[in-house]
Amino acid sequence: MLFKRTHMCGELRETDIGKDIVLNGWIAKRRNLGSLIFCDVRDKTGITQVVFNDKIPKEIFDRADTLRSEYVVGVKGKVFERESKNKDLPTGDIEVFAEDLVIYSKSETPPIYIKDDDNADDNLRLKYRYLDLRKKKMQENLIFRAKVTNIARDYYAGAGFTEVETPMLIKSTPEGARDYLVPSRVNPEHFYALPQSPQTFKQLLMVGGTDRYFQIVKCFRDEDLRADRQPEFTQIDLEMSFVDIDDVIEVQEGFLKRVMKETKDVDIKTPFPRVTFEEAMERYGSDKPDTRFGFELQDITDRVRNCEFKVFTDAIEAGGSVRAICVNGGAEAYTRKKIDKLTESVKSYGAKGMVWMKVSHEGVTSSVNKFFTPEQLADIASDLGAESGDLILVISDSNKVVYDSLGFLRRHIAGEMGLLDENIYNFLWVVDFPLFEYDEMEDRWSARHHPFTSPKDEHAQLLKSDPHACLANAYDIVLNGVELGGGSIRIHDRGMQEDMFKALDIGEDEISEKFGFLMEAFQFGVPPHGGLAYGLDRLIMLLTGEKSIREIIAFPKNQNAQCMVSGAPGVVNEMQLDELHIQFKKED
RNA sequence: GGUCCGGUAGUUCAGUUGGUUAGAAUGCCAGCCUGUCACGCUGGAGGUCGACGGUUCGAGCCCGUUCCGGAUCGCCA
Repeated sequence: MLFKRTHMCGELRETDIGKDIVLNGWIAKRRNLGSLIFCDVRDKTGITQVVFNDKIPKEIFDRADTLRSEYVVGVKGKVFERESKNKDLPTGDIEVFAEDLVIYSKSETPPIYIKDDDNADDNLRLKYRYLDLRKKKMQENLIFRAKVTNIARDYYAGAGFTEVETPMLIKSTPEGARDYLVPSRVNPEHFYALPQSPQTFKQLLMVGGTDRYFQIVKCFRDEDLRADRQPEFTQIDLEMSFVDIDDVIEVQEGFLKRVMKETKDVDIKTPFPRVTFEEAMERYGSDKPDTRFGFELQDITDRVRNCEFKVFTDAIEAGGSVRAICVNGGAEAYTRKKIDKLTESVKSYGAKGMVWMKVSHEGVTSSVNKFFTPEQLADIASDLGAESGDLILVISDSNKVVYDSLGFLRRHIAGEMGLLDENIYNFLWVVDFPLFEYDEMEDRWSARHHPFTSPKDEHAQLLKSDPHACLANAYDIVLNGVELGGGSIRIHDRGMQEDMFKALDIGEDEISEKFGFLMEAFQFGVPPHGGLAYGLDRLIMLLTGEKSIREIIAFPKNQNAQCMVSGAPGVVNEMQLDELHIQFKKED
């Protein structure tokens, strides 16, 4: 028997007093006072207090007496004003006196508490995700996410974009992240890959005259997980024809402005600042700078070039640099013990050590006092603009290690000092990325963005002569130190695309095998085009203030890429494997 | 693959120098209770201390191995 509901549990207000209503929902809490029972009935909109007393038939009261947490019920009753109101509850002015009760289904005692501040073990939450999702915050997160995707659809459709679905079973490509592979039954020993992104297909849509495409699309990367990385994740993916960088950026700024206004009621200023990659690295030690606070990197290589401290001079001679950040007011907060901890933490970025200096009215004390005269230390402090009470941290190594270490330190320390204001939204664009980067593991050059990214116009000639010096027509959108998305103006010339593959040392056979379809399409009239993809999960994570994207994905994977609800991945039977022509090597 | 943190009641945790029967809160069960909203009161049940091995008269605690979870580096065009 279904009691057809008339209201949601979070809806009833003083204006509903006197109405006969029906609620459906879960028992969030029961308070049994003997011949008076209070139950909080919950659905995704909130909770309403329902009262059972001895004025209703005994049979119904007795049924109410059996109610336990998470039973699913229907309640018929009348809305009354409360004698003593509950100010903590939106429905706190009223309560429902029950007249009839149906128990749709009972529940075992739940293994996790259904309340926002329950800090249950992550694995338990993921295993019983359907219980976890009953939490107010989780429902709000899902609703928030849907709101953003609705805005995206509305905004991009309004801007002339056509939503097009691209295939999920595609060809594995050699560049980039590891692919998830899917064996083909009808084509023995052949595999599909799940898309890391719809990159090539959206470019074909441009060749196909779609002009402006967008899609909210699942993407797959078989790499290790992080708090902000899942093996399957969602992109807002888009591509535009006949555009330059400014055109693409302008459309995105309009979108983000609207998202911030409609979801957070925050007015953000456009256009966003643009920072070159080089400047981002030199000032912030990161290609996704957080500009909510200072502590910018400063180069002191020249100041210490001829000093007595061999660690510095060795690094400089090896082609590296010596750089520092000045932590304003950090001298007191950072004790020797805390500094040791910082030193330890930069070692994971390859730094072999860290030099510190504390500035006071008496002068500069440091971990390298015996290598520098007090005057030399004072000069360094003065170069850095340090004042009494400041802490200076210095790293000397290859530029990469110096940037990574100091980039980490400035954001880590800002976090410890409480300088990461969640109410500030600093959007910015990072532009002028190098087109290539050197992969030391594989000892070869690879595309920093992807091999379809075009070089800046003024570097187009370099692609043949000195490709690795090229800067790219690429751009990343960054919010508070998090990369929300990135894109580029693509190559639309077949010859240039061939040069690109050549620079990446991809042979002609491989080009035609892996990218033949794209190269062929490039023979038939390609519009200049470019686009961008947002990491939707990260965007939602930032706007909801969550620490992990698992909090804003309904059914996320754990750190071992397992679905704790269903148990995926699982073993399959031999018949399935036979059909797919897969044999496992027997280990002896 | 590396580093770090964690694993004790359904849940969240405490557990001293290695020493009697492993505790608290909450949840759960039963009884009482007509204005609760973290209801209250009384009573009760609930433990392979992740697993295995070792040291010891004696291990939740020490050692080794291993499993599991999380954070992170590598990796993530």
